[in-house]
Amino acid sequence: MAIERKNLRSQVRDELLTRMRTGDVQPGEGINEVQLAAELGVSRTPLREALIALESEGQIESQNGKGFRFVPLSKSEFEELAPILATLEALALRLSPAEQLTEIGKRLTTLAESFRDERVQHSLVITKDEEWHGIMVSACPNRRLVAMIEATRDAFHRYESLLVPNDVMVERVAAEHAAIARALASGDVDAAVVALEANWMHGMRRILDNTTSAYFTD
Amino acid sequence: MAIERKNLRSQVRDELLTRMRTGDVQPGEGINEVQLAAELGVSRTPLREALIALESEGQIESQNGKGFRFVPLSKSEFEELAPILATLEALALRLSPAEQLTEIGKRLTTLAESFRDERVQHSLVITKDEEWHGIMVSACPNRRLVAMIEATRDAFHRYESLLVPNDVMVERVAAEHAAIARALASGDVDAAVVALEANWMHGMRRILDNTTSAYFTD
DNA sequence: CCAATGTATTCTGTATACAGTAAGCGTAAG
DNA sequence: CTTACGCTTACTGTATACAGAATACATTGG
Repeated sequence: MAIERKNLRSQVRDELLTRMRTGDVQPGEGINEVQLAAELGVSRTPLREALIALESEGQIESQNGKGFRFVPLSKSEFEELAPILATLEALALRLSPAEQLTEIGKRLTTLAESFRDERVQHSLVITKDEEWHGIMVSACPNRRLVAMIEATRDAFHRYESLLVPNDVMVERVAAEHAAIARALASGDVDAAVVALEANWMHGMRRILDNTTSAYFTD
Repeated sequence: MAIERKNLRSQVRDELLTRMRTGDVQPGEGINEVQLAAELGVSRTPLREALIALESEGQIESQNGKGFRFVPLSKSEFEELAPILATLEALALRLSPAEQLTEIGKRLTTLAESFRDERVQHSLVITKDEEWHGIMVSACPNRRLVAMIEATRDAFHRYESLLVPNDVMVERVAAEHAAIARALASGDVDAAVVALEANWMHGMRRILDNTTSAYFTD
């Protein structure tokens, strides 16, 4: 196997993303660069580069003289992400060749079933979910679109992993995915799009309704 | 008036964007950091930070040991951007309060007319166009969506400004915008969305057909 | 006692220094 | 003559150093 060659800034970026997801960092928390750099065992340079990358992905924000801070979880932003994702993924399906979609639908069906069976721990649910959606849009030839979807999904997952208890999420993900996969497998893209949109919105709504908003700022 | 306080990295970012638009840099050209930094009169640090930001916006790409390069203009990528923008802006309109849209429609109508009259030079067309679209989506409460639209439009405009002769673009922009504005003013969002999508796609298509692909890599 | 201004400290933003890797070139071996 | 290996050069990736701004605190005047 080829040995992975990654620069520090991308490793730092990944680490920060997982910390945001596992709740190791307080939403809205200010970032002390020297302290965090020391904690990560790197210098400020790759840390700052990672922060800047995350900033233009919308995961972190900065004010001029005051440095960076993890964006506070806001109910409204979470609500904003769902329709964007639904729309983008719907577009991705529409742009995908129909014959590949039915093929993909079959693969996704089996994969969705495996979700329920496995006892997966917290972090893995997200990983699995990303894998699933990655496959779903893999037939879309619009690479730019796929990249945008992934970045947006990252942001969404931050909320999901912080707000949703593990078992609930497993169940939700499995159910949603099965419906979408079935539609795709049967060649009905329109139905898949409808299921997709409904599920993003319902999922988001249900999460919000069941959440005591301890995390939220608004 | 409040004095603007900007850090170097954002100024560098802006400068690089305009250079990409005016064609001062060769598409696909590799970036020599020390040389470019000296040319801009800054150190490598803010330059690299700007490059990293632009990279996660998709305007620049990098390979691990080889540094950054301006993304080559690719016909396929230009084709990819149009449907994304059409879809996102359509969503923005759909999410906007109807009553504000008719109001905006009126403002846009007059603004669109002023396009044809004024003899504007190259760079200003893009500026005007951005202003116009900015107003169009200004009623959309989904801030995240608006930010995504702006970043994507930046990428699109790079192609437009490099490929389209000034006078042609003025005419195209004016005509397109008038149609959309009329639909909005009359309260017909669906019609506006249709016009919007048609115009993005037609515009892109017409530009591609009329372009001797000297710039393109594919 | 409160407010306002001066001062110290901390942290960001930027510059510079250092190390390691990749590409180019020449030379030697087949 | 061609190819492969080693060397040199140049540039990236990372670390450190420095300067200036922001904040907290103290001190002084009302």
